[in-house]
Amino acid sequence: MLDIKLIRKHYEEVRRRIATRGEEYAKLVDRVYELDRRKRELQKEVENLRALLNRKSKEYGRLKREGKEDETLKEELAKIKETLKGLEEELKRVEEELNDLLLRIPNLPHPSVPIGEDENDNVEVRRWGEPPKFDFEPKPHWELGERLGILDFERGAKLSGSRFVVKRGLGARLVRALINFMLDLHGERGYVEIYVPHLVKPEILVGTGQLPKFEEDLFKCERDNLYLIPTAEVPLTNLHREEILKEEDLPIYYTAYTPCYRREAGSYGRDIKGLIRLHQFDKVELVKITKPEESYEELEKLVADAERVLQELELPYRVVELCTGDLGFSAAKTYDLEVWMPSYNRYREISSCSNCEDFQARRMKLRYKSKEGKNILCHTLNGSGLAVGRTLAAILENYQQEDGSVVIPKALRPYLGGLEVIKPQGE
RNA sequence: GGAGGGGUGGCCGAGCGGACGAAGGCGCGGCGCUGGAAACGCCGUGUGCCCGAUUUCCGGGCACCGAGGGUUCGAAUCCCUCCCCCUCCGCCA
Repeated sequence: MLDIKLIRKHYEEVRRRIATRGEEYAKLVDRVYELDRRKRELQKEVENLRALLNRKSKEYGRLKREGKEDETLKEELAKIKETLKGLEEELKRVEEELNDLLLRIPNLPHPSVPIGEDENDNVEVRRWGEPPKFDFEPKPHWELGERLGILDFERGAKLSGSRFVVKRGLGARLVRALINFMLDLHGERGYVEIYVPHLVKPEILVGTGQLPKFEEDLFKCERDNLYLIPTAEVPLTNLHREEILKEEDLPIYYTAYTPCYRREAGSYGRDIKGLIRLHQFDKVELVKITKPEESYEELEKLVADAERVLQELELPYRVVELCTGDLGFSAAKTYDLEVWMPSYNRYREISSCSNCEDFQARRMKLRYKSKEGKNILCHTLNGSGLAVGRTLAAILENYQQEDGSVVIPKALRPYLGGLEVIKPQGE
């Protein structure tokens, strides 16, 4: 959520910067600006009336205790109350609309974010590693996985429909190995491992920005009014919601493995094959809570921590800075990590690392007390470290050999009892 | 699912129609005491919003005692609905 005071004071600038994400958002800013003005007008009237009412009520009480009932005063009070009632109702309506709209305005992009419309305007920051050269036609990971008997898309669909997969044998073990490997790596870097609920209340999703705008993307358990988390970012970032942290506790580093559940509404036909886009996937997430002045430095470190996973696995990747049009709703600045995928002959997103500044913190009232005793909104950051399914896909494709076998990255072998190669079944 | 108990400030905990933004304690900050410290004494210490003069400091108002409604001139206190937590029983990985 944006600071309403910022919109009030720097309306033109906020409007201009929000418009870089899409003109439709600028219109929301306009409406909010107008509603805020109306709200304050009404609030002033209401509060003045209430002050009057409070004063007269006390007076009435005092008189009554002295045994003097004052009927004219009582009538006067009733009159004030009636006027007040109408004004209060209008104020409430205005406030509700204002709050709802405020929750639907995305974060202000950081001034350093490149202006652009979509992913084509993202800016490459650096590359690491060399895409492998094959002297044979490399296969896509879903073919490799099926031939190796470790991925079973057909039975995934049998159980749950499209965009679900079953992993078998070494496929299942590879997932477990990757999760443990990633958690261990981040643990070394000072991230505290957390295990979180996978079902959360609506307000938790409002806190991180998925609600109210992206209801359609979520799985919901209607009976219990709970949602399946689309990412561990949601419970992790909300852990300290409505708390006032101590300055010396910051920065906080958390990591968690969770499955992630997404309806993928509006992505019909995209990435229908393979592990790239599923309704349920596994991810190890990184979350930081920091002081405002440290958050951008922490973002760079967060990206480095995510990159380290790819480096240890020796997977070629590049770092991309998202442009304004491609930025997520809550993010002020985002770096994507894109891993090389031979079957696509291009880099594909495997991690997204964002600084949300105080956008989420304001929604969830996440603050810390400064040495001067002031309560200051924290900054929150999150990043994938990494998406497990996509990592598995990248390993299969980049480490494949002509015979269809796949070499296990060295860093992962200790997690698989020293296994060096996965071979097609029956060999 | 059944029965009971409870949600009050950073924390603990009292209050159960007006003098309550809320006793007391802990914690924290300042001062005193001390050679220094502990102990002790004194003072201060919630959050959000609005308005005003204003860099900051400040002053005024409104709201907040789980959430939302109601009763009342007046609600932390009474009534209703909902949410959450705890204990016991049942069921269960």
